[in-house]
Amino acid sequence: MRRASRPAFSCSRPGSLLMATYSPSEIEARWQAAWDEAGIFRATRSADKPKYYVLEMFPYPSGRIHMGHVRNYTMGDVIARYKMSTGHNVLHPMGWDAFGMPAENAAMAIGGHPKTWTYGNIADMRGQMKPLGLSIDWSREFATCDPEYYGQQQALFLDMLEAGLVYRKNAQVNWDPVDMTVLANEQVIDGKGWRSGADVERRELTQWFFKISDMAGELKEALDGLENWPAKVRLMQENWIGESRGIDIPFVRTDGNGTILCYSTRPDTMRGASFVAVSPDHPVAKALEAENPDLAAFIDECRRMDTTEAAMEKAEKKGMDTGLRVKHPVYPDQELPVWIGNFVLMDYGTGAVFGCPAHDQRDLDFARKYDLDVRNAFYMPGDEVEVENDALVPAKTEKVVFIDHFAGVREVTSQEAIDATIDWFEARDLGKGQKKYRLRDWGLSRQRYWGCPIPVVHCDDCGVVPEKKENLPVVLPDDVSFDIPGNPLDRHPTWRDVPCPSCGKPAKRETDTMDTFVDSSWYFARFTAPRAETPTDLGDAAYWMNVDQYIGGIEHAILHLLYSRFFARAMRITGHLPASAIEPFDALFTQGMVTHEIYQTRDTKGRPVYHLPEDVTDGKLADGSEVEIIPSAKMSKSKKNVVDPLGIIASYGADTARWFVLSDSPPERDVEWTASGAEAAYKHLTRVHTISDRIAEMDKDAPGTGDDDLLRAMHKTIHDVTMGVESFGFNAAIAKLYGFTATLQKSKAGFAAQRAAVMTLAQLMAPMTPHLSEDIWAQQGGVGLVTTAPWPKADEAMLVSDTVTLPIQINGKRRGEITVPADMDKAEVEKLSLATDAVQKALDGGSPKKVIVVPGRIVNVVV
RNA sequence: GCGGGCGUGAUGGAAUGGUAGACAUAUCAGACUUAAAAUCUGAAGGGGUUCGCCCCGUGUGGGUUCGAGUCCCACCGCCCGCACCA
Repeated sequence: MRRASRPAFSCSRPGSLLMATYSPSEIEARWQAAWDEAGIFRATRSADKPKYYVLEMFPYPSGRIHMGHVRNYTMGDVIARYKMSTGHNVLHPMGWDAFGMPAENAAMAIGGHPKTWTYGNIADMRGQMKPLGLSIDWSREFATCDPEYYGQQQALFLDMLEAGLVYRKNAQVNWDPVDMTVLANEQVIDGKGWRSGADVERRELTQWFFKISDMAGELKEALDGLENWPAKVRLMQENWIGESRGIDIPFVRTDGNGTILCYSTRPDTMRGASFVAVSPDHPVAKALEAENPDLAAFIDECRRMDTTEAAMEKAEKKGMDTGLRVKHPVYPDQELPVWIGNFVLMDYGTGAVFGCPAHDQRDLDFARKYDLDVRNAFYMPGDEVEVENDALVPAKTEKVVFIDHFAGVREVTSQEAIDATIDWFEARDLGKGQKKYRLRDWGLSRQRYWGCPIPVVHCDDCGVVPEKKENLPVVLPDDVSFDIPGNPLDRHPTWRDVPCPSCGKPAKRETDTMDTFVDSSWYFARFTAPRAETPTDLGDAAYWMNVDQYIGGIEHAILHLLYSRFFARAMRITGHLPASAIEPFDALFTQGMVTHEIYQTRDTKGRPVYHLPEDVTDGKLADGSEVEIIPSAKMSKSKKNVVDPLGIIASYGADTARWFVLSDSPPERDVEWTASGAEAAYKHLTRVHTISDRIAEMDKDAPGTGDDDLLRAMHKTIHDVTMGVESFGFNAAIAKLYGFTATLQKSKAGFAAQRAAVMTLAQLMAPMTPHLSEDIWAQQGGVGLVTTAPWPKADEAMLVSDTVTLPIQINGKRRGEITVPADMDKAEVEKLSLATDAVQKALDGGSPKKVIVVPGRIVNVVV
């Protein structure tokens, strides 16, 4: 990255607070030291001011900050600093999401210990973040791998265990064969592990689960109250929770062995039911497996086919007739065959469905394959044809014509028919309306070392015994090796073998650790009292919670945010959070990424070769070869399009980096990093600095012209920038600041007005460029620190001018303008407008059909 | 398949239903300079022009409205989420 040249002149004045050149490295270090000394970012409870908790999603300590961090934390910092200057008691903490596989992978690849690697990275990243000048209360910093943190997490786990929010079960789990651990459903993406990308296998293991599914309904309902969350995120969570309303209907077996309970969201199609299909894991299937070798072979085939999620999605629909028959619940003289279907999921609904081929494509394909009946339950109005190879599945809001419907409906929408059918079944006690959810319980066991140990002991006599709280934290052992695949805790006898907390006999610790998403599901609450001897301090939590503004990437829209919402509820139940905090994040903002072009050449075999941005000048490499430019994409090491914040800060300063990542693009969208954009940001800051120097040297008494214009522009800018910051319109606020800077630069106003203008400019810029703003504030003799100075207030009287220029439209097209006193009444404006040349020309002697006058806005003449 | 979002100059993007293209980049011209850089001043959607202005223009086609980038309908394109969910 080329360094922008500095202005050549340099006039140092004796006694001046500033050098004439803008020197960010000097300014930034100085003001950061001043903030530290004043301790202004240290948060303490106070009854005098309203509290404001602003939080950015804490980083994983990979070892290096990237531009995405800079953008994320700068946005939070703008909010935090703005709130501080508007009289709020601000909490703005930072920590480290420090457990996880990369530390183990590093230990395997380069040797050493995950702990050394992680804490080393944290130290490095803290050192890289501090120069950004963020208004963070570093006294609250913690890492999730600190025993003080994960010990409290273990205490929380034990409380949740006692409250029945955690349980152990034998379950089919998603097994990642590369990371050699299980994954939550949420961590399986397109059948592949979210981290390793490996095809996920099915395995049966005994695992710990959080009972999140019990709260599915509430987690869904409460989304409506999250008005300050992006609609998109609420919708994604709603889809993920996946509520459906249907009915459980028992089908009576003809062999007298009870019923098979089927779940359906379309009981209105009951007339077309032609078979029942159960999951290969259904108790009915399992019972038959023992006595019927053919079925056993088929079930076995289903299980083997189930090895990968990816294969499952593409797998052919297969089934086998069990020979069992059930009675149709509405038409008891009809009997339906019971099949085992490989497509029926045991863990959704009841693990059994009735098939209605006419109105479900999958059922139809299945019926055609195995020659089962296809009967319509309804037709489209005026189109009474039987289904052939395309199932008739109209929207539930469309009207259809039912055939001999047992509940008596005829031409109604499917939804109306569903409601009527459920009523009909319930009235006869033949079935029960149900809401079901797609959301499953959250499996938290991981067969890894570098995570929070699950604090239980397995005893032959007592079973699963919770560790005693006074024995917490259960600390990870340091003497482990990673030369053999699998979990080192499993083969660590001195750590693993402990006496049973209950009976004292030799027992074994649980060697699984917790999913790292557990760590990040309550850290926001811990920040309110990071050194407390319990997971939280209720007084502190009640004061600081909720997070008023949470900021992070859209990639956490489901996992992290849903788990956190669950944890807040669990922490309320276990007494660690007040009821008011069950929705922990009042407002959520999802910011876009920082992207960059990719520079590519090709090797002799035509394969792409990528080049670092700093190696490319004017589209060429140092050796003069042309570089192909591929449009902007997420910065990634493999594409070599990463711009390192450290280099930018070294060349231009933190203020420039902060200013740039906020300008140009709306914060929720991606912003493209460009070298020219960064230079523009730097130039702007230099310009502001130069203006302040110039004003500092002005003759204090010389009269100027246009004071009023400058002050009006100033108040307009205060108004616009305040609106921009309040509404996350940082890019728009920055545009206004550019405009005002240009106005100030050209102004011929007197000293007092110019000084007021530049000090206001410094204040308005302070959330984005705090260091430069402090320097200007000091140079102009501002009281105290700009960071703690009260936010400027726009004078309403200065926002309205005496005269306004109104555009005149003729038939909606702009044809002229008119300047009138701002308070002129409508009739007078109309009269003057009609007298203009443009209107006279258009009227051509006639009279207008209509004249619309919008005061202060526009005049439209219809001819 | 289901659900959601987005289409504006060369580029990133502005526009509570009221002057489309703010601001920035890239570009061009001028000032300063021996020169370049930096800095400053200015131009710039497309087309036409008798230099007064005029016509066209926010993916495409319709609609509502005095007035639509903005609201409604349909289509096209791109992006994102979910998906054997009964």
